[in-house]
Amino acid sequence: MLPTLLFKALSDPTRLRCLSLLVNHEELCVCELTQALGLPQPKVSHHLAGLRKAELVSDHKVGLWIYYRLNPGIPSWVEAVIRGTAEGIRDEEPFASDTVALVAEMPNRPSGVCSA
Amino acid sequence: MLPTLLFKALSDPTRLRCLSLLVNHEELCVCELTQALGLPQPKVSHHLAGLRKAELVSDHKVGLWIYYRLNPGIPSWVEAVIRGTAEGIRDEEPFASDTVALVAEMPNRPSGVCSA
DNA sequence: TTGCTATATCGATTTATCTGGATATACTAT
DNA sequence: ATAGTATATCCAGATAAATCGATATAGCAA
Repeated sequence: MLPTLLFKALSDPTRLRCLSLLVNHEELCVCELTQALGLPQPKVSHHLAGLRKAELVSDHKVGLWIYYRLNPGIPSWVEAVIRGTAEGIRDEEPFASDTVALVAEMPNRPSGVCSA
Repeated sequence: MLPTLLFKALSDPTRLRCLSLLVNHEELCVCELTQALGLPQPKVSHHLAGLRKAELVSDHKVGLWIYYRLNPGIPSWVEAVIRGTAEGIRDEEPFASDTVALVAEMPNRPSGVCSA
């Protein structure tokens, strides 16, 4: 894990917002992230690919959905950086609103959230 | 402190090497950093300006020298990120060699190190 | 099969960033 | 004043990254 690649991954708002949500929610599918962030799906997918390439997240497919989570294999100091950051920015925008927007659509999960 | 600006600042090798040295050495002047890193002086100055603009370091002038240090006013979670990172990369290259190169020229400090 | 939904990738354009070299500023000393 | 050292800034070229829209893949459902 090259530290400059880690920080490059964290230096984009979309990627940081995704990570911030994943820190507090075990795993999320792309459509949940897309709706919580209010961004076009290709953009979210593209940035998730960046996080995957940096090995910060892992994904697994369930039917039509692809769930992302924090990669459990990252070095402990990297995990500390990510969790410490998520904690530090929790009450700032747009991160606080993202969490609100996410939980607002979690109730019907995991059945048919995405087309709602 | 916008988190994306913090991570943008950390995502360049030169800036990260500077910070890593500053974490363990209170304050350092530009010529010490330049020699420890083995990089051209304008390049080091340019990246120090980036760290200054991100408010991660502060500087003060003593005669001809300008000393940099970690900005004591940064939020505590940011300091935790920086110190945790410095700890996590301490034994990796080029950070380990930078520390060796730095202390190798510290003995004659602060008198006339720079033209040596 | 056909159609629909979720996700990924591609291509083009723009925008930002890094680099290297030259030059400018500021202080010291003679 | 002149010279020399430390540092900063400016400029031009190269490289990388972000954005947007369109399209491709893949699974589900009828």
